[in-house]
Amino acid sequence: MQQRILTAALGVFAAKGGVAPVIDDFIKAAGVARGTFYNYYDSVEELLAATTAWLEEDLMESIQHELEGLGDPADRLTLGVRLWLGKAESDRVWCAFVARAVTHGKQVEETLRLDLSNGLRDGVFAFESVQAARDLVVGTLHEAMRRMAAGSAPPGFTREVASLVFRGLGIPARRIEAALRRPLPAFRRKLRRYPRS
Amino acid sequence: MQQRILTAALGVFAAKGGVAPVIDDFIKAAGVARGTFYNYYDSVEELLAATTAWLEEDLMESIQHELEGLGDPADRLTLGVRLWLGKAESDRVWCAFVARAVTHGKQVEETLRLDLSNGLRDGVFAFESVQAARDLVVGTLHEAMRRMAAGSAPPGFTREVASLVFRGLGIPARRIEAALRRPLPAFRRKLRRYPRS
Amino acid sequence: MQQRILTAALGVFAAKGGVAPVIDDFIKAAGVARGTFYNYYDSVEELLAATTAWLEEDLMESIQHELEGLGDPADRLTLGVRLWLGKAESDRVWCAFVARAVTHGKQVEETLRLDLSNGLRDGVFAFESVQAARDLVVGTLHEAMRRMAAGSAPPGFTREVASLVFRGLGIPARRIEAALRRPLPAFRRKLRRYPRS
Amino acid sequence: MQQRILTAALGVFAAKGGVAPVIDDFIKAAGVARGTFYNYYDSVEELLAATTAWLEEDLMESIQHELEGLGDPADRLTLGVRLWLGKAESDRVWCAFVARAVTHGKQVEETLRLDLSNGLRDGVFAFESVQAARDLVVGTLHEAMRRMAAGSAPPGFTREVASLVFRGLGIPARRIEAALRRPLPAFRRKLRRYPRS
DNA sequence: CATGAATGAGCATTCATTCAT
DNA sequence: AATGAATGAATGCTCATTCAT
Repeated sequence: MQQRILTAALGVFAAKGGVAPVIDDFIKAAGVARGTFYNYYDSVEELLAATTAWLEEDLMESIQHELEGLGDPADRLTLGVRLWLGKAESDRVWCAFVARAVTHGKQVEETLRLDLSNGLRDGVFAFESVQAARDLVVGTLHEAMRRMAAGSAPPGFTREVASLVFRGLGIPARRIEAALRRPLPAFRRKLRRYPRS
Repeated sequence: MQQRILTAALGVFAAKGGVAPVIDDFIKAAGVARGTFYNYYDSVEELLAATTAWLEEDLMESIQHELEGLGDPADRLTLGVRLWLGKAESDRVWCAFVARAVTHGKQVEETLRLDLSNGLRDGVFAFESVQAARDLVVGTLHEAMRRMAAGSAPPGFTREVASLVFRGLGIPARRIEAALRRPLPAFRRKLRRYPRS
Repeated sequence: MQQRILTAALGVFAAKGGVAPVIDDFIKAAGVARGTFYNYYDSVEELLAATTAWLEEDLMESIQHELEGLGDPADRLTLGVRLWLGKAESDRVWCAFVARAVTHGKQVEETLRLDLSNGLRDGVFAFESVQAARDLVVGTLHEAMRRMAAGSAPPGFTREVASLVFRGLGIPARRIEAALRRPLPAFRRKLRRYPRS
Repeated sequence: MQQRILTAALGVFAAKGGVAPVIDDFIKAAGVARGTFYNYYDSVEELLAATTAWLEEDLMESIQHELEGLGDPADRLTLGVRLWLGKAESDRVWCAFVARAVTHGKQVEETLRLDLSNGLRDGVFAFESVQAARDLVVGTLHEAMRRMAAGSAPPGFTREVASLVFRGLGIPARRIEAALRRPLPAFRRKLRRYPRS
């Protein structure tokens, strides 16, 4: 039942853009009774948090798995950004949902911050403020995802977005090209089911 | 009265982040009666549009004035971005308001698109997709403004943000340095009053 | 409008015995809209307090007026009790409402406590605990009013109730008889309108 | 299980004063499942009736046992009232519960009515209306119990309350003193378990 | 043109009740 | 017999909108 509600919620959150979704939207989409909703979540806000956590865990599990073994921060970050954009491209609902979210999960932020800091220390990046670099990555990807969710991204868009971001971070052109040439590991298409925790 | 409502609305929109503001917020902030609100705006949405238009006109008037006479797209864009960030730094309420807005005005988008296209044609920028470049600029600035509105921007933040964006667009390092060295024309501190149209 | 809601509330509170009245009861009885109710009272509890205060002020105004000039505590108390019972007898709705109320207003309690204390000091009453005496008066009258509201009071009931209470307080038989022989000043039949305060 | 629910119910009813208790309160207090409740009682009202009957049977069994053999109505009534007040004093939860109840059980009412009628016939009481006398007894005791449940009863309170009630009924002072001097038979402290009927 | 009381549809939340396990 | 998830009617409350003054 929790799974059912969450799956329905994902679609509702992704679809309802400007207008705030109401509980009726979720129970209709999930096909559950009014009271059943409250057996699991006390508010739309709480449901949003649960949905975000679910998606984040899902994606992070995939990305972390691929990054494992990569020690170089630039390798990690370029692959992570490409995987993220690949996910956005392959899963429209996921993309729409995340594009609407204003805040990102702690795992995402922490992984990103670490790679940026380490890369700066190792000299593979060139910037003065980790915060500014983070805003460049997150802001650009966010805006790109909004475009992708709206369906107005041209062919080769994700590759170009990644390229601009990497150059902004100060990665040398040669290295950017090398990174973009590497094949991107495939992602499962289906979302992992919500764990009963 | 219109001015009174708009000025109050600016503060309300800037303050109410996640929670959607209700008409009560505006009439209380403006100190007007319920019915008076409806004499001017029919909905919160309409008020938001009017407030956005007002702020945009205000800023654009300033920026356009400064850009006048500048023919080179890179000069125009670097100055425009710096002025925008300078405005955000100097006017916290304006910054918070614009950071919350999901869409930007047509004037902003059009000016930006033109400069990016022209610069690409002239070879002062280096990218393949104008859309990706636009997302880099808008996304990064948006994220940076959110940080500034939250009060967590370090010293020299705006300069660093501008620098990363310019590098991402492919502007040569020497030119970026030159652009950032130029003095930034001062902005009026006070908002222009709303025109009676 | 406030008057309209209060008047309707009085009837609803008096009628709904065991079952807790809901806001719908009041708006239907008053013939006002749902939102209108909330313009005046935020909850049933608040409405109950307002109704109680209204009725109490109304009765107390009448009783205080009659007691004015009477210095002897026994005279005051016997007249007050008789007036109270007279009111209950003449106004069925008032009686039903007050009989349901678990607590009495501060004015009532304070006036009663003072007269009991003074009478004890003057030797016109005979008991050891003012609290016990108060419970005798309040409890008996309350129970008597419940009977009157139910319509099962025999003729001469109020006179007999008063008589038993007075004897319980230790007033000499002769004095009780004298008190009960005195004519009871008439009460207005209609409730005073709610003051706009 | 029935016993478990009833015991929990007693506490819940005693605690929840103004606010109406809900089924959730009872199943939580009893530690039983939702459905289990419905195996025994169909509504809160029914549970209240069962709880009242249980307590009443319990007390009445004790009181009837003590009154057995007493033929004189005044002796019976004075002892009964003193036992009742003694029970209230010794069992706070019982006191709170009964003080909240608006109606009393039929056994109580019937026993009281009989003794009052018989005593009036025998000339040991002095009043004209049995109803008024009943209201004096029930009302005063009820109010006294509310005070005791609230914890604001002074030392010697129950004795004083009994004394005032007896005087109100017209029992001669000498006889009241004699009655109050008699030792009060002890009560079991624990409630009898609910019969499986 | 300003006011603010009145309105009622819409949404959130509770809670008694059922029923498959 | 005990369980507790699922149910949905009942109820509380908000808030956009109207309109007479």
